[in-house]
Amino acid sequence: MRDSTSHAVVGVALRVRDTRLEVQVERAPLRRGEPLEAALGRALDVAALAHVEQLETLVLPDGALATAYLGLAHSGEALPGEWRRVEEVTEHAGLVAAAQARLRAKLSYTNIGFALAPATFTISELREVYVAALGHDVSATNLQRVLLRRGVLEPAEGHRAPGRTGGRPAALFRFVSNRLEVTDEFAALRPPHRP
Amino acid sequence: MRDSTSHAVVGVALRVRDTRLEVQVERAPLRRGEPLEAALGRALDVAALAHVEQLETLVLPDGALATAYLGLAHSGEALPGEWRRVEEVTEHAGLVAAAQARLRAKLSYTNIGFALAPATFTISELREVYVAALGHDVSATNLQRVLLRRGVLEPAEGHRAPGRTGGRPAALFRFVSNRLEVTDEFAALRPPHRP
DNA sequence: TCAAAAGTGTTTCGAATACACCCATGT
DNA sequence: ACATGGGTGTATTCGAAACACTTTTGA
Repeated sequence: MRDSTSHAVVGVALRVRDTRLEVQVERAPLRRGEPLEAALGRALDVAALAHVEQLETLVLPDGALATAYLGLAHSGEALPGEWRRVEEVTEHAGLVAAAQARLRAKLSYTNIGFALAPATFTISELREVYVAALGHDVSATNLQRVLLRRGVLEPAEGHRAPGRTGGRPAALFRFVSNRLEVTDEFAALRPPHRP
Repeated sequence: MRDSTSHAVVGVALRVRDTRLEVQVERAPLRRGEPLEAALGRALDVAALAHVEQLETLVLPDGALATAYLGLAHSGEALPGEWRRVEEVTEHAGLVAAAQARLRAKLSYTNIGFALAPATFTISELREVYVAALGHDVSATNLQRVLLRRGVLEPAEGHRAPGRTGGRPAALFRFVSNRLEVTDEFAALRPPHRP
């Protein structure tokens, strides 16, 4: 049985490391009169996260009421805390699954990739991020075209030098915006084109 | 400044009445140790709602922490409480907007219409529900085709007799399922068709 | 016979995918 | 040369939207 002070915040942070999705789950109690974000700040290093959004509020197995947040970190940045591969996490497994599901869905219709990718990247590197987050293969060709057409990506200066094995140097890209934006209105049931 | 007992639940119920979207907003305090749904049950007549889902948890203007829920009611059913047109509501305007946005989005990629429509209906009647909820015009022809192709609707027995002005009798339909289901996976970035 | 409402047939459109081919580099 | 990874050009697919036309009724 929980008492009246047992509201908590659970932060679920995700990032892509190598070709794997990694997660960090931390909990902090909510203090009297404090905003939720303050407690989240004690659970996760929010300043190091590129994007934060609320997931849901639920009763935890121990009976505490908790509000869960999803945080996303750029790949390739050093971040304190214990990161584990998503498959290995057993604590708060439902929340981790919810975080993954939210990320997967938003990768398809928003620019949320900005929060996982580094500042500039090649299409191949971005493809690895998407593969890790989505859990299925992604075509680099189509990824580039979809994100360019939607105006989500733009070319950046410079090229990535090829590796020892050769190959054409890869052009660099960046995300146009670093704030969450819906880039693909749902295809069905849109307003008529011509009024 | 809120104290430790000030967690509340705000229920935002929506329904379509005539060709208008109507809303009912009620608040109830959360009692110690009680699940959120229990408090929601005191705010709204949950048994009369066809669908309920959580919206978000936020700090209200009065400083109280509150978890908001969206409820949907079948059109054409008598429901107690004060219903007002969505445009007229000033209290909890942000939550009402969030509820509308959630409904609009889910109308496009789920079968959530089942919660607004009566048990059986004509395509024209369903169209009015969609128009009221989406806030823009909807073609009856396309609505029928999209929902039939997705397997969301199925024919029901009988026809609706024409009005005084004549016209072909309208066939009746029903929703195949009365539980929320995602019927349209996002078009982009799906797994490859042929592995 | 005509107007009104419902429903079907067919065409158009656009975004995404698939696939063939060309480009630039290291060995 | 040729292997390798990067990138573009083009064709195909498919769901949705648009629009023309047929069906069925009341007046």
